[in-house]
Amino acid sequence: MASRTGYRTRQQEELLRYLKAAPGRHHTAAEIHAHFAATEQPIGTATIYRRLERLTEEGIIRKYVLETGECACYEYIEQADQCTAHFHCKCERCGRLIHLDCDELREIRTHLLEHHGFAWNAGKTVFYGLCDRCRNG
Amino acid sequence: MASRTGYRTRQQEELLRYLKAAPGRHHTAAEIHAHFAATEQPIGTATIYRRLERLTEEGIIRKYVLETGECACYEYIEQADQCTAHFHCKCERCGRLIHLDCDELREIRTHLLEHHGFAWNAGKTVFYGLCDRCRNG
DNA sequence: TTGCGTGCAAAGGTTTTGCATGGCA
DNA sequence: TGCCATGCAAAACCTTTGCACGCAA
Repeated sequence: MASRTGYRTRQQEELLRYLKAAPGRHHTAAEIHAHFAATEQPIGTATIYRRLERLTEEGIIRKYVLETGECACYEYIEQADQCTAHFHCKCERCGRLIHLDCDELREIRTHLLEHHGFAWNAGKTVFYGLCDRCRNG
Repeated sequence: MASRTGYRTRQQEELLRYLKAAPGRHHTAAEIHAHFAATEQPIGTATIYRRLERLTEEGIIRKYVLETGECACYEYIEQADQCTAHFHCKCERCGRLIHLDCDELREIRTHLLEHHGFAWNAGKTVFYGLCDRCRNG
């Protein structure tokens, strides 16, 4: 996996570097486009989508769609093992997306598979609820 | 919950009856529109979207965004009041909704609250993944 | 030189919105 | 009668695609 074929270009390098620079943070295509639009080397929208799709296929980044369905988010995957990635909690009040690195949740994946036969795609699932700020505020 | 406010109309009744007729099956807005377009009483696209949104807010139906992210799916929830006691797994391939009554998942709720300060609304959360049939088939 | 990668613009599809009309209470 | 719901069309939106040019190998 991740054996990139084809030519290597400036846009490829910069896009991947940008995603790598903020591991555990997700970016929308629009955000990425806006970021580079503000630099001296903008990247076209089509190129961004084409490259994000390619990187997703190669398993280098992960794509996920929130329940709102507004737009897709992309995030760099630090570890090769997809299953040990972190989890997402979405506050229903303030809309904040919280990234959680938690072993107990990780075990749930095994439990779901072995006891319920369900192969949980943790990267796609979002836990809805109230964040600490909103509960106490 | 489910105390519907506002006026009652033919479109509302028919849309809900249509969704109720196939519990455990999901429908896209386009499918619903096509269904009624073929009858003597079509329902406008805007109305369908507005009503689906309302029904989702009221907890009568549930909205999903599948793997492809192409469009949203909507599904009638049977015994909505009972579903707060257990958990839901949605197969990303066949669309099947699996109801899970599981103590281990219940404990996660406590863990999320005590260790991460997040008050998980389990009734709203859906675990996405592959069901046993789709994994083995 | 070869042919993939890029950028622009246009198309594609889904969902939302403005506004006048229709219909429930 | 007072308002909410509906329907049409247009807009808004995200994403994909066609095509000519640029550029890596």
